[in-house]
Amino acid sequence: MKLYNTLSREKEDFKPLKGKEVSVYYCGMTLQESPHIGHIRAALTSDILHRYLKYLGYEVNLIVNFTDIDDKVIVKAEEEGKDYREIAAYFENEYRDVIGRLNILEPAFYPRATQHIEEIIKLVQKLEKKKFAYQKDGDVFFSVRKFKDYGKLSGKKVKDLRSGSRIKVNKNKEDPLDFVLWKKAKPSEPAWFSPWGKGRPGWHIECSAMANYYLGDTIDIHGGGSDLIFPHHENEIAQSETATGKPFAKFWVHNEMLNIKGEKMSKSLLNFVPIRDLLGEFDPNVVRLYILQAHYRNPIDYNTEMLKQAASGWEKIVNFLNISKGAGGKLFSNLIEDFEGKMNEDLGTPGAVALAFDIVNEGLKADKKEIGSFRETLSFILGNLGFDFGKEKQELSPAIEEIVRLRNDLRDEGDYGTADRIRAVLEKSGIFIQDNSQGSIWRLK
RNA sequence: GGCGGCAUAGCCAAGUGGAAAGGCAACGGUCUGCAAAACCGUUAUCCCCCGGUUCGAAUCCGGGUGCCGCCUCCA
Repeated sequence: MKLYNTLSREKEDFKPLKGKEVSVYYCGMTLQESPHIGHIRAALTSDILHRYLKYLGYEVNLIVNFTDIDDKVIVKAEEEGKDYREIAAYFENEYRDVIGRLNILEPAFYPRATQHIEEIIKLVQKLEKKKFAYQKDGDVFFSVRKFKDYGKLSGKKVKDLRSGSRIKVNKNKEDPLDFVLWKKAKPSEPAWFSPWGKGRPGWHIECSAMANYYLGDTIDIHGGGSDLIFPHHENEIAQSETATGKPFAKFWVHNEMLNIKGEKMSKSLLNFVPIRDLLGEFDPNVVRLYILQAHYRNPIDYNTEMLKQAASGWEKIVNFLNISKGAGGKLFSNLIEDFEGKMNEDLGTPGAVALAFDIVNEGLKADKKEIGSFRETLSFILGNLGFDFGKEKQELSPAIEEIVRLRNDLRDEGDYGTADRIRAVLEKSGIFIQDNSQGSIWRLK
C-alpha cells in the first residue's frame, strides 16, 4: 500500500517497523464542544486506515486520545458553571455515541490527558534535563530554536514564522516561538502538583507522552487533521525526538478540512454542524458515503445538497441489495483486485466507491446465476469500507411477509384502493414496498 | 510575506502519456393498476489560462491566474 507521508510530501510504500504490527496514534478531539462533521471526517479517515491495514493482514494497535484538560475546556466549564471533568465527560460520551452509530471501529484505547499527568511530568523533566526546556514563574517552555529539525513536518522555517503577529506572546517566553509544556494554574483552575508548582499540561505534551506510553519511542503512523500539522504535530516531534533521540513517527497522515461555504468548519468560526444533528436527518451510511466519495486529502465543501445526493446514491445501493436478497455466490476476484488497487493507492476511497456503483450497475443487469456473486462482492467491498447494512430486523419478516401476501391478494382482486392504503401505512412505519409484475418486495427504510 | 493543497460537465468526483469512469440532478422513451425500482437514450470535441516537450498530454516541464488551509485554539 502506498500512503502519502506529510513528512516527505510523497506517497511512500507503507511498511511497518516491526513485522505485521502497526502502531497508529491519532489525535482525537479536545473535549470542549460537540463533535461536528469535520471531526467525523478525521475519525472516518482513521477508520478507513484502520480497517484497510487490518484488511491487509496487519495487527493494528490504534490509540485515539482525548484532550480533556486545556484552556478551552476550562473556559467552557466556567461558562457553564460546571466542573471541567463534567464537561469533558459529556463531550466524550457524545463523541463515542456518534462514533458508534457511524460504525467506526474502536481503537485499542481512548486515553485522556488527565490519566497521564505522571508521564507528562516525567517527559517535561526529561526535556529540562536535556536543557531544551526552561522554567519561569511556574510555566515551563520548550526552546524551539534548540531543536534543529524544527519545521521539518510543516515545511516552515523558523525565520519565516510570524509568531505573535496575531496573538499576544506570553511574557515569560525567552523566544516568541517557544511553546508551553507546563502551565501554571490560576487559583481557581484545576491543577496538579508538579516540580514547578501547581499547574496543568500544555497543549502538545499529552500526545507525546501518551504516544510514547502506549506505542513506544517510534510509531508507524501518526494522524490527524491537516490543521494540526502546525504547530501541534511539529511541536510533538520536537518534544518526542528531543526526549528519545529517535524519530517520533515514520508516517504522518493528515486529512484535509471540511469546509462550509468555502470556509473551514470550526468551533471558533461558529459555523459547525454537530454530527449528532446530522445523524437525526441522515443514515450513518449516507454520511460515510458522502465523506468517502472524496479523497481524504482533498477539501470537501459541506452542504445539505451534497448529503442528499449521497442519500440518493445510498438508496441505489440498498435497492440492489434488497432486490438480490437471498442470492449467494462467489466473490469476483477481479473486482476485489480492483478494489485493492484503488485502496492501495493512498486509500483511494472515491475509486472504491465508484467501483461499488459499477458493481451495482452490473448486478442489476446480471442474470439470476450471477446476481448473487455481484451481491457478495459488493457486500464484501462495502463491508471493508465500514458500511453497515446488515441490520435487517429479520424477526419482523414473517409478519410483514404475511401482510404483503394479503395485500397482493387484494391487488389480484382489483382492490387497489385498500392495497395502496396498506402500502402507505407500512411506509409510515418504515416498511417500504415495491410492486412489480412478479409480486412485491419489501425492505425497512 | 512564508509553507502546503486544490483547479475535470448543472453539482460531486475518478483518471496522471495513447479513443474523457462513476454518482447525483435534468430531459426524452420503455415497463408499470398507481407509486417506486429497473431498463434504453441524451447531457464535457474536451479537462483554469499561456507557452514548451512528444508521433501523441487532462496527464510531463516552464510561467501565470483563482480558491482553500496553516503560520493563533482548531479534525
